[in-house]
Amino acid sequence: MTRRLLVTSALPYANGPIHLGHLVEYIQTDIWARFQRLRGNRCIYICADDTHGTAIMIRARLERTSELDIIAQMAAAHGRDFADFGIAFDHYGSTHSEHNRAVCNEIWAALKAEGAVERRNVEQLYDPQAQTFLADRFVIGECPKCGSPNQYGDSCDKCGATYSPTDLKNPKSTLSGAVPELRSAEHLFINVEKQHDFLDAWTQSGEHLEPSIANYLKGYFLGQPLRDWDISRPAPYFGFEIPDEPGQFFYVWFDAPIGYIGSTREWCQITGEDFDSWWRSSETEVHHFIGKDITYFHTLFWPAMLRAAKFSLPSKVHIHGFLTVEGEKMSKSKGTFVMARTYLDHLDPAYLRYYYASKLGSRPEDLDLNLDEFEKKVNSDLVGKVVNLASRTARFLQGSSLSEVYPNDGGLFAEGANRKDEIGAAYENCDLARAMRLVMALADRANEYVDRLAPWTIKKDPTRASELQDVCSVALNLFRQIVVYLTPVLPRLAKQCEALLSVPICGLNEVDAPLLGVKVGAFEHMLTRVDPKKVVAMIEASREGEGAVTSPEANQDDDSALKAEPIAATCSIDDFTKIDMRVARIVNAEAIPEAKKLLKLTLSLGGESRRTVFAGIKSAYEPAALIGRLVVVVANLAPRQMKFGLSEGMIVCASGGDTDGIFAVAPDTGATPGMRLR
RNA sequence: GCCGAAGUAGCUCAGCUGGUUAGAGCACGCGCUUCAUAAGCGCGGUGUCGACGGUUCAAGUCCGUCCUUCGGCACCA
Repeated sequence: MTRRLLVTSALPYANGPIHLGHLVEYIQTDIWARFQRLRGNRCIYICADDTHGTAIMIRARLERTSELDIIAQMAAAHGRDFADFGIAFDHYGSTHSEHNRAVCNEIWAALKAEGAVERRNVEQLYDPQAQTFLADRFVIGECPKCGSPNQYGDSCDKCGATYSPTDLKNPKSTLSGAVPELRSAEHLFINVEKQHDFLDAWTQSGEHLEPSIANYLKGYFLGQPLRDWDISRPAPYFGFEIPDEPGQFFYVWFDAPIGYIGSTREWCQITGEDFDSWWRSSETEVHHFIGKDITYFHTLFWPAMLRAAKFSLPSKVHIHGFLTVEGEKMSKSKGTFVMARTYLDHLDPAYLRYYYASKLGSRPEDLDLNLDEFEKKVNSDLVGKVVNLASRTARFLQGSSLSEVYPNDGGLFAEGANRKDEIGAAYENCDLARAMRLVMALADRANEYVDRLAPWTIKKDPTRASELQDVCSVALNLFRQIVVYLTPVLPRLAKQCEALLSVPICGLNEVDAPLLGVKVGAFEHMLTRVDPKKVVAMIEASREGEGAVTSPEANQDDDSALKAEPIAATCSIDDFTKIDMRVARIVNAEAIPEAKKLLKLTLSLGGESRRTVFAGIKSAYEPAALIGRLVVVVANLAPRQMKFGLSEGMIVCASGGDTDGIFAVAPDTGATPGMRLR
């Protein structure tokens, strides 16, 4: 029975290029979708760019261009990257499309019709100059508790107080520097609590989610009343205006998942497919692939929206973990934050497809890209085992053909065919690592066979020509059987195998019967070994800062930190002098065992002056390594009672953008404790 | 501290509903081979299966407690 499947990956945000972390998901999904097609199921793979929201607006403003220009550029870049990695979408749309708008409106209408929409006034700061409401991050001012200047609208960096942006003293817009006005704006909310019972049942049924995910939801969200979801943003906002709500726009997280449906609808229009049979039919399974960070959008809000509008609920939400490189979060300074394009400039995408496949299990665990293992695994599995099978036997039959009758191979081919269900089940369950292990075991056996029969010896005796043909026919059939199994992972290798034996690979069932009598073409290299030099070059090309400055280009720093956090509103010299920053020496540093992020520092400002400061830098520094170091402290910051004691100041650190890390600011050699920064 | 997951050979991991001497790949050592992209084949060792208790004729495999690591939350960024 053929199944109908609609498969999606999360929509990448149109604010940046695709990187290796994104690719875990797209490669995983692509392999799964290709497997389904190989197996004979009807499977479409739908995705789109996620284009709306404040970040795109801000970026357009910074670059003095339009949102449409930005999303058009990013769509093109994303498309090239995906295509070059062999990600075969059936359709790649955009959330900024009329199809998507139509579906948003439809779902909105359904939510309204069932009384799920509520409206409440939310007081929010408004920038009269930029004529926009300001998200928390775009307002700075003095902390209402401790008076620290230049604090964001949600919480105080210095004293840790949390508040609403309207509580800030002397607030300023980071967009224009203007003094924001408090304006009351109506926001629209979706009452998700009304669907609590439904969500309980859906998430806990055991059919759609991994048990650990179901557990997490149960313990974390479903154990209490679900809060209303604020899905509107007042104009100006880059997005869709809400029907009958002038000046109100759908929040980006409302229309983003709807992009799955909008993109499908667009595809239907292009292909003439019937939309309802994909999104409103019990005959079609919907499978979402997402990262664990967006779990609750896809397992709470999303099912609630779908149910209301009577769309199909996901059959399964497949959740994967994050990518680490060399055991750590990707880091720009270490060169492990690798863009898809940078990878492609140096290495073959087949390597990464196979490597990810060999590491991906069905559980939402993080996946580590270990570069040494990457090289070893690809070389030994793909080149040494798989491709080598063809490489070591094909030329003996070049220009000739495979045996007309399949020779006795001791049951090897039949054994390989028998693995079909097991390998298929591993693919189906997204246990790609298991599938790869099973296939490699077949390659091992095939190589043993070649070794045992030693065709190179047979070749020396002209009277044994048919024996030579038989042995190589077996080897090439075993090779092809393995390639069929690997087709979802390595589509190009499948094509090369087709070229060698001039017979297409049409389906998984090709593993059942060997090819007989077909011509054997000239063997051509199918995959080069991973060149470790190129791996190093890729890392070097991805590295930022710190590295040796050898060319003018090396001074060209990435601007992501600046984009993520625009420069704050202008302040006067008087504003600046209000902040008294001093050089201090860390005379003691200790980790607080119970705290995950905090270190307790004792600072000397010279003489007997000592301060205790709690700093959220545990993740970045070993206490022992800090002792003796000079740092900069905000010395006149109001003391703040924290969970673990009174903090009398704050260490100045740099952080930002999507580069992880916290970096304490240190004065140049010669500075001594007590000196003021000016 | 709370919630979740995991702790099995140097590394990455597999071990389903408990049952013979605990496995694979990579790495390492020795030997063989030389057809093949310095590829391949054979042989080899180590593991107190995180710790301690318990259930059982029998436990990596079930139960309890504890320890450690990693996520998430919190203290915070």
